[in-house]
Parts: sequence; structure tokens; C-alpha cells
Amino acid sequence: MFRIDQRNSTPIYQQLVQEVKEAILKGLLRPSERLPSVRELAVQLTINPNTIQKSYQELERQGIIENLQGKGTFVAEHYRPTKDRERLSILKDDLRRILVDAHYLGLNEDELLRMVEQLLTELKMGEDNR
Amino acid sequence: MFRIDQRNSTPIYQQLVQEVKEAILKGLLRPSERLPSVRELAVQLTINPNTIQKSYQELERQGIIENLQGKGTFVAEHYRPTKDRERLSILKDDLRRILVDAHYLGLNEDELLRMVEQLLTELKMGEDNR
Amino acid sequence: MFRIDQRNSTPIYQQLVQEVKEAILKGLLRPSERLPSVRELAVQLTINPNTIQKSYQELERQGIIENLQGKGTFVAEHYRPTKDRERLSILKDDLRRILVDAHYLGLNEDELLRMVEQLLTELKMGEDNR
Amino acid sequence: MFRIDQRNSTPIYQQLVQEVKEAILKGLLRPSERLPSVRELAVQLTINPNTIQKSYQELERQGIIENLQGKGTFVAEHYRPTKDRERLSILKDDLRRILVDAHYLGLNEDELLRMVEQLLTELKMGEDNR
DNA sequence: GTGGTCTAGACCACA
DNA sequence: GTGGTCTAGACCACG
Repeated sequence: MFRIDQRNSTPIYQQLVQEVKEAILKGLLRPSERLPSVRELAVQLTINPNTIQKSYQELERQGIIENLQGKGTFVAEHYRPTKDRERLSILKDDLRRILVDAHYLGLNEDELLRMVEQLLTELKMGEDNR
Repeated sequence: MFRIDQRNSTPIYQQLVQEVKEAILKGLLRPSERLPSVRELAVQLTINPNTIQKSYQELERQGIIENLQGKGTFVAEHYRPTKDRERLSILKDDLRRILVDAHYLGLNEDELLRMVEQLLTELKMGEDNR
Repeated sequence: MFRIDQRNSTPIYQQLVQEVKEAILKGLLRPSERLPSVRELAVQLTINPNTIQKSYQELERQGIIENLQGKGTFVAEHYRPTKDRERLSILKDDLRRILVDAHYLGLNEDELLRMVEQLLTELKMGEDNR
Repeated sequence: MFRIDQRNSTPIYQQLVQEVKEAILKGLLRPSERLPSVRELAVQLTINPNTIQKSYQELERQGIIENLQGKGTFVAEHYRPTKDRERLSILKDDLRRILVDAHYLGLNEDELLRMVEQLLTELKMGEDNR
């Protein structure tokens, strides 16, 4: 269900956060749908349960998933984007960094924009999924 | 000359690498121009010299600056983009991550593309500056 | 009759205890009045009967409701406040925590006191209801 | 420096978060002042470093403390209250719960308000501390 | 020396 | 069965 690369240097728990967000965006996970339990997923991905838990807590903090006591973890029914200024500013900085790197890797403006478009399509953004 | 934010969680040495790359892109630093010495910059930015050193080494590894023994560090005269497949793939992953985050922050496709355009203009990319 | 929020992280049984206490305070439930049976309430609130049971037990322990074998559960006729020192001390700690949090949320002393007054009015405290 | 009660059922990491917030409020910790390192505090309080870390991360998330890479953890220079509506609503619910409990413990409105006033004085709120 | 991540394993509250 | 907390101990990146 989720792809985790143990050799990737980005923390596993962040990779999982990202994977869940993408899965929801792509419609693979739907609002109110149940996520695998911490233990289940730990077994599936051969990752420590604590690591899974950290991911779930982060996703809950962002309002993307919800925990029902003793029943499990679910995709939030109504996700409300935050428009958090601070996080938007960080995002913009990250984007700037990427554009700079892209230039030094030899990508020109057109190639870059095409890459963006392709990724947006892949993620089915602009569609009705949450 | 370079903006470093100690509170930012991205490593200081990476921030500096980024700042130098941007400065060159914007034409603030021109090919063959001399960079501040490690010690100078360490004093200016009140940062550990080892950290500056690490940034310069990274930039040299990427072929963006060159060290002339005993003379100082200079912006490379002729930078050749690498087209490094591995790094391109990482860049794409980073970009995907950002697009997903943007969505969860409430940005739609249009707003995103406009942000990209704005940043590209800011960086004067598309022009002849290295 | 009682509002339960499954997404709220405070245990459901505690939420219910709270709701019952408030209902009595507001006069919605009067001394000697019968409470819904465990099963009834479990169906109404779509909650596990064991959870309801736990709430009722807690309320009985506090002397707020009484169980008459085979007849049902009733609001106690004469509630005598306990003046339990231990619980008073815990309450004070909880209150301190809230005041601190309020400060960090940007509330000043006036706004806080006004909030307290408002809540007291809402709860009709200061009146003769139990 | 910080009082932790291992027997208290509220999680240790939350107790510590609370203690730090209070210490700042009371002026025992001043903006820009360095907090004990995770390891130091772990030894002092005979608590696992991971637990301390969890507290520090929560405080950082709330913008109350800041981490400077490799240099340690510091009280934020300029704390900006969030006015987070959701958290305010939770706070109000907590406050309501306490008022109800206070009533059932036999406190009347006057006694309650006096307790609030006393706590506010203890915390030196209303003064110039941050 | 600083914090950040991860694992292994344990215990507990809740439903 | 569910997630939440805590410990012990290890490794790593950063400055």
C-alpha cells in the first residue's frame, strides 16, 4: 500500500506521512476510510510500530486523519486546508530551492514547467478528490 | 551578503550553499569573482568556520566554485550542468512532495503555477546569468 | 440528550459523565428523575454498552446518581458535596494549567474572567439547581 | 528547576511542557535563555531523554522555545500568541468541565473566582513577563 | 556536545 | 484489538 525506502535518508516517518497524503490525493484512500492499524502496518512494512505512530500523530496534527479511541485511525471526513502563513512561507522557500537546483542541473524554464504539469497530473490534482 | 537563519532547521551549511547558488543566479556574483574567505564569512555570519568550509566544499564538488590554492575561492568560469540522473530523480521527488503539501495548504493549481512563475522571475532565470 | 464527540480524545465515558453532570446542573435532569437505561443510551449514542456502564458507575461512585436494582438509574435526591481535598487539589492543578494555556493563546486576565463569568451563567450556577 | 511527579497519571512529557510554560510565565526563564540540554535534564530528573525530547518538540511546535542546531534549545525571543480558534474552543470546554467539577466539590461562585484570582497572582499574569 | 531518528520491548487505558 | 506512554540503548548529522 505504501512505498517506504529504508535507504532513503529522509526519515521513515516523514516518508510515510508523504505516502499517506499522496494516497488520499490520488483517491486510493477516501474520507472516513480506515487506515491500517499501527501494528498491522508495522508488520507489513517491517518498521517499528513507534515509527508508524509518529507518522500517524503528525498526520492527525495536520488534521488529515483522525483517531477514534479503540476503533482505529481514519481519513478525516472534512479536511480544512489551513492557509497557515508560516508553512506557506516555508513551502515557498523549499520551492525556490528546488528551482535553483533545477537550473544547476541544466533544466530550463520550459522543462521545469512541464515537469510540474506532469506531476500535477500524476497526483490528479485539480480533480474532485479532496 | 548571504542570509542565514539559525532558527531554520535546515542545516546552516546547506542554507549557505543555497544562498551562494542564488547569488550567482541573480548575477550578484559573477563568474571568476572572488568569494569571501572562510574566516571572513565566519566572522560576518557569526558561524563556525568549519560550517563555512563544509559549504564551500559542497559547492566545489558541484563544480560551481573553484579553489585556487593560496589565492582564495572563486565562482567557476564555465559551469557545465551535470544532468545527473540521480539528482534529477531526487529533485523530482522533492517537487512532488511540495506539490502535495501545497494542496494540503489550500493552494490550487493556478495559485501554484503563479508562485512558480513569480519565483522564476525573482531568480531572473531564463536570462543569460549562469 | 447528551452530546458525545467520538473524535474528541477525552475518553467517551468521561465525556458522558460530564454531560450528565451538566444536565443536572442546568436542571435538565432533576433529582429522582430516571436516567435512560444503559442499553437505550448505547443505542441512541451508538456507543458500546460497557462504556455507558463505566460512566454510570463513575457517577454513582461520586454520589450523583443511584442505581435501584431492577428499577433503573436515578439522579440522587440529596447530593452532598464531598469537599474531597485530593480532588480539590487536582482541580486546582487543572485550573492552573488552563490559565497558563489561556495566556499562551493570547487571552489576558480580563478576557479570561469574562469567559469564566459567561460559563457560570450558561451553567446557571449560583442558582438553586443542585 | 522543574517539578515532575512520576506517580501523577498525566504523562511526564506533558507535565514538563507545563512546567516550562509556567517557568517562563513566572520569569524564571527569560526570552533567549538557554534551556538545559535534553541529556542534562534527563539526568537531573531521572527521566529518559526521549521523554524530555518529546516535551521540547511539543514546546517548539507551539513556538515557545527554539532549537539552534548543535547549540542547544532556547526560550523563543518573540512569542506570538496564536489565537488558534480550535485550541481556544478546547480550552473553553476544559474550563467548563472544571467549573462543573468545582460545583460538585462544593465550591460556590465566590470561592471559585477567588481561586482563579489567586492562581493568576501566583503566575504573575497581567505583568510584563512575555 | 547538541538534538533527531529508530528499534525493541514493556505497560496501560480505552472500547 | 486499538492507540498512548515510557524506557533503554544505539546510531547519525550538525557545529
